[in-house]
Amino acid sequence: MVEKFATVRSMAGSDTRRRILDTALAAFGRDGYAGTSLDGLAAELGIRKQTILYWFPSKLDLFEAVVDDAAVDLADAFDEAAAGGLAGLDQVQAIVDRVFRLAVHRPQVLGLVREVTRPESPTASRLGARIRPLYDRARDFLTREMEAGRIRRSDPAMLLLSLYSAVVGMVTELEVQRTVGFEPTLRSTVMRRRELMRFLRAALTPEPPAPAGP
Amino acid sequence: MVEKFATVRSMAGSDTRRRILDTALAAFGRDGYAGTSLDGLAAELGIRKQTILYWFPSKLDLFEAVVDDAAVDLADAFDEAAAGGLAGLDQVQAIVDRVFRLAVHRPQVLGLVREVTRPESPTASRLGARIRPLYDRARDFLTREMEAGRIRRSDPAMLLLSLYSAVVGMVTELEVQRTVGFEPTLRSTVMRRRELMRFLRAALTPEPPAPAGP
DNA sequence: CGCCTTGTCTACCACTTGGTAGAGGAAATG
DNA sequence: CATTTCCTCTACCAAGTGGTAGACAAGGCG
Repeated sequence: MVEKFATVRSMAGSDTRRRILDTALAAFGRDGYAGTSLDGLAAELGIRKQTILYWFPSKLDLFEAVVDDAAVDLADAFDEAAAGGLAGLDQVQAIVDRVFRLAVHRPQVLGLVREVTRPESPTASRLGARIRPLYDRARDFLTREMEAGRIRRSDPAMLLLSLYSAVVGMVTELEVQRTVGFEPTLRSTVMRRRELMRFLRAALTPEPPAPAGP
Repeated sequence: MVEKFATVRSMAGSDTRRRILDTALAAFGRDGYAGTSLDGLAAELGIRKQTILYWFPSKLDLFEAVVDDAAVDLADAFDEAAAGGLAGLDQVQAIVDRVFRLAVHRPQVLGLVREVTRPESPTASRLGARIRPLYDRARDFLTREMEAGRIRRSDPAMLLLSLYSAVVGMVTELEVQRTVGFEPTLRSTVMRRRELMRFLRAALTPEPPAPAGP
């Protein structure tokens, strides 16, 4: 690998870049775009704001880089879940499991999803565009499974929206749960996932064929 | 240019207060707390920032007043839906219908719900506290209906969270829908509500009693 | 060695932020 | 009439905001 030597020099640099991205992901997801200041971010990182601006020419550039970075995580999660080649509710379950795993080990990504899907988000369209392919795949999947009779028939786009809302809502609205008396422990997360799956199974299972005898 | 408004002074005060509350509701829901500036708000209202600070001593005070104001709307919606004295899925449907009506004729309230349920919202606990009674009522309702066999048995708190996520998600995440190709017309809103109800009915309908054996 | 690149820093800058002080007009009250 | 109360305004301010300019140290390279 010739690159080895070429990258040695910039190692410290790209490490800084990485750290900025990670911390910024958490900050944007937690405080929103407007609520995050470069000075505060820099303080959190123990560096000066100008170092951030060295790696990312502007706050907006940083935000977009963070979004792109998070989109990769999301896409990976879906790819991984889809790799099993499952069908019907098992495939849905695999995706939900995978999203929950992402939510546990990198909760900031979901926080960012929430921020970025706000109508007035500075780049509402950005993650949107990144996610579009995932959306199309999911809708096609639902359509196929409906035709195969493995999922309750309905408008695939609408159903997907319901699913999306239920999953992201469940995973994201931690504060609602907290103010309502839940402690978001790991244990409760598992329970939450299980209950969500029961909910989704109930919602997705096709109605049994007319109960008339042969 | 010295342009003086010949506004009627008598009732002008409380009218100004009302206008500030309404515009602030929209702004906070749209841009978030940090993303809303008093100057911008004042400009939108055609007044000076100091007039806002006359009615509300600080930005935070304004925000809290807006939250309290919106909480009333939400509580009213629930009360109205509950007044019918319905049971089971019909009651659920009534609530969803009412929430959708609120979302149509005062969408800002739902935007604010989203903002205020963010973990780092300046007063995350505030709307939380306001909503707590509604939450308790809803959970008790679900518990009762489960015992009466009119709703699928499960953990009421978890189920409520799933319901909340699905409804608020569906109503709120307009931008997700937009980037995904939906035009949020009135017509599509009706469709969305109908599809959500099908989804919820499927999720809530109790499983048929064990297949009758001799 | 001198020169250049890379990465981080200090020093600023123009502008915006939430908030204070107080002028002044209208209207209610004496 | 004078005075007080209510309301909106102009004029500021200190503390941040994102962003620019450039010093400077460390290492690679002729």
